Amino acid sequence: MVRRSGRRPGNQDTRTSILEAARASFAEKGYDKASIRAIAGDAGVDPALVHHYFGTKEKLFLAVMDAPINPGELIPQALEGPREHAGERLIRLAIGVWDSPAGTAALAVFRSALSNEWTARLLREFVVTQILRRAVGEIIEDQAEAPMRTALVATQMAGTMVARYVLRIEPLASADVDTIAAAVGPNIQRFLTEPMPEVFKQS
Amino acid sequence: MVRRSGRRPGNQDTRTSILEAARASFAEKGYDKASIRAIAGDAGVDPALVHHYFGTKEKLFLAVMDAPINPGELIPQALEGPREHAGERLIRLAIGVWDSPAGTAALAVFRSALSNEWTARLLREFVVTQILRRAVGEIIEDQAEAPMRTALVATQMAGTMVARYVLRIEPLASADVDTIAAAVGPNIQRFLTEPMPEVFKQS
DNA sequence: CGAGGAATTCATCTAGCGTTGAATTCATTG
DNA sequence: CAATGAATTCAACGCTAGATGAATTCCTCG
Repeated sequence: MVRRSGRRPGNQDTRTSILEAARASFAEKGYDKASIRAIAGDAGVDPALVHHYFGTKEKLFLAVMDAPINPGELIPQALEGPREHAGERLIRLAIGVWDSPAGTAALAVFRSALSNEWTARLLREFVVTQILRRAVGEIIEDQAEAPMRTALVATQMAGTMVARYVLRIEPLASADVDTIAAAVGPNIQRFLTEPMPEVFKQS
Repeated sequence: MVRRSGRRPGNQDTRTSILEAARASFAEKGYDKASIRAIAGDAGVDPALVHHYFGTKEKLFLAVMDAPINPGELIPQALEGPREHAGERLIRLAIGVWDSPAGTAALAVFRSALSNEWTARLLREFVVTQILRRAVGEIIEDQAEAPMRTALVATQMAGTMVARYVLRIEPLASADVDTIAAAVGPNIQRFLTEPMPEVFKQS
């Protein structure tokens, strides 16, 4: 392999600092209201440099989302352990992700999904279908009920995230993981394993 | 009383047609993405006329929200009936409102609240504090637990709305009221009346 | 009829956005 | 040292937004 001459693409500092500024901005304002100009300002660079590195705003968003969302390692965590505590494990796992540094990315995609159609599809078809449906599918028994039970689990999970991280309703926003898990876990558990009306098997 | 001369302020048609176009637009796109220009276009008038009638975009939004949200008549509906079915009554009431013509306004404020800070405050402080807290306060027993129980009810309610009306997750989005009430009602009921961990009394 | 004033429109301002292409700096390599 | 080419900046284009104030239409009352 012939190394071409010229300045090496070194100094990745600015690239990652752009990524961090973008992640924070997307998380705080959502996809639409987060502006490349503001992101560049936070990172201390020219807006054109953002395009130089990431091309378009959409690609920048996808670059921000790229690393942290890794369903491959989340699903096993959700599944290991006794089936009757799967609900609590799911909500603990979700809050753990959202409270971690990677959580700002989750908040970003979530906030964006609520006002932007293509990110909404991203959330619906990727997170719900790929992650939740697979995890829930392993836990429940009657697969005919899988879609509805998955959707119901999604209501409680999404609602907890909205109330805690978007609307910041107290005292939920300041509560610790144990409290929320004890309160919400059993309800998710009911959606997973408790008997449900026969009508669920439709659709 | 002396009626001043000149053209009467009659012909409220255009004013209300602007309001209807605004309600539809806010519901579909949220506060930020709904543009006065598009609203004026839908109503078949000049954008400046919108300002003439409503002043600013913010006032237009508040004018849209003014009529339909009437907590005074909702809270009694939520309270009448046996206490052990309050959860199901709450979710039925909410879905009823959202599926009604007034629901577009609710969807508007909701969609807006998720990407706009001042509408988020509107939703949090008005809906949660004024409506939910008052309704829940009448149902539960230990008032020290009221804030946390209210917030928990809000998670399940908001989550159901997000999944059904914003993200449109199937089969929940197409399910009828009875199915959802049977599935979600008991979980809200647990948040209302079932014993909860001692930690709830903090904050 | 003829004025008064509301209803409505027109043209315009300012601000911010994403994006583009040319220009400039500068570390590395031959 | 000189050339290369990535890193970075500058200036600008085209677009959309909310808002404003003057101009115009036209109903209504005296």
